[in-house]
Amino acid sequence: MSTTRTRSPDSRERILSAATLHFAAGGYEGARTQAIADEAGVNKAMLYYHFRDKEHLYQETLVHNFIGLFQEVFPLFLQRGRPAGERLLTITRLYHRFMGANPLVRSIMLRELAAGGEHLKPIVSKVLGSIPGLDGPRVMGEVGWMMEQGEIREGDPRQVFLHLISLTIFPYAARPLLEILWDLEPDEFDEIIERRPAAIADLIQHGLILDQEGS
Amino acid sequence: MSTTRTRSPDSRERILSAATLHFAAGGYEGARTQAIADEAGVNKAMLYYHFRDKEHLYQETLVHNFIGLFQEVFPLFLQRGRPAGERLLTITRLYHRFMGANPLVRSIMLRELAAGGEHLKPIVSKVLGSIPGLDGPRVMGEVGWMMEQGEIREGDPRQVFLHLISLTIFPYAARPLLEILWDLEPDEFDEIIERRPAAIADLIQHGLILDQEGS
DNA sequence: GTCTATAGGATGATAGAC
DNA sequence: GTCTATCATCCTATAGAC
Repeated sequence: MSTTRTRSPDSRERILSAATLHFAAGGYEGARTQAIADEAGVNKAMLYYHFRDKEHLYQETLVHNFIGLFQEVFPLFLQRGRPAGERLLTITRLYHRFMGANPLVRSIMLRELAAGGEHLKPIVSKVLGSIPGLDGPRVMGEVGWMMEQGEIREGDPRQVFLHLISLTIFPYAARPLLEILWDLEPDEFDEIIERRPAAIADLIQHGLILDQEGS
Repeated sequence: MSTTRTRSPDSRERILSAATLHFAAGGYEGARTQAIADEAGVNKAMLYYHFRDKEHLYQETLVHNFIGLFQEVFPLFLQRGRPAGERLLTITRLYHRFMGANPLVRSIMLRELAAGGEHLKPIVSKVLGSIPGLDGPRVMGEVGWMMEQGEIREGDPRQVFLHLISLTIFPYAARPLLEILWDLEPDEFDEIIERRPAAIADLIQHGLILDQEGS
């Protein structure tokens, strides 16, 4: 099939890709519009032709990248039929894989959260809107359902959700510090990251501390 | 005892406090030297009298704040005598408390990590140097010792360490997004944060998924 | 749609008096 | 140690030709 556009591999898309790169590397404050334009192979004025200003370019970049994340991970919570343990482990593994395979999305997300997430409010609805039948309460309700079925321990579903995302993402953030504290080469930390899903599975399946009366 | 410096009514300290505030709020790139000077009640030129440049001011700020964190949390790993379960839960609780009580340190840490931690390398040795008898391998060795004693499940001690810090800190980072996704008021998330230590304790003591043969 | 040129302002850093 | 004044650069954003 032919491309939908006449010619010029869509400068708008190239700008969004370049913006992804530079916002991931420098955050909103650290990214330079000039660098984004250079990276996209267009003149700086083109940024302001396609986007109102840096702020709007940033928000469009967030939407552009978060849609993939939300589409890939959240729907997994909604598929019933298999045992809760298997479902949660699958979600964790796929979430972990997505974060490993998309370092730019990961970095943008972590930077935006660390910055206080002020840019998230206007864009979350757009992201959720692109995923039919998905919303926060629905996902939490599903975790609650697992509890009612006696498949997972009783408690606040939101705490369970926090457990899973924390265990999965934060190691990527902690990496720079731990490489120093543990005196690791980059590939050594890669190994630790690779073994994360198994370690998380071990934790949520069995618990960390051995029972005094035996396993 | 007298101060090590001749006199100067602690303008240096005031600058460091102001820098903490603004680096926490805006990160290295977002913080403005003018704003720091105003906050400290001194002229901008004073920053460059006490510190070579913005970069050095930032590094001194990191050291200044991280010393408290490391002093408060890491030594807890080294106190033997009590059961591993009690020790790990105590560490988690104190770590959690520190992060709640020191939002600026927390924010600076999360921002620096999200930014890639490039500023950490020159300062970690200074921080560790201020805490006698502490180093990364020593802490990990202690977790390994718990495993050898059969007090906690066998595995890579570093994965256990990652579990604990991830479960404790990341919820603070995820807050802005989850308040939107779950449609929460700020005080509602405060409650969730308050209940974190108990939820983490539940996880690491019992594990998330119920055993099929009974608890 | 894409470019050149530049406005207009903010920002890190310094010189030098007191 | 602390200030005033200022430099030199960088950065976002726009005007306007093609």
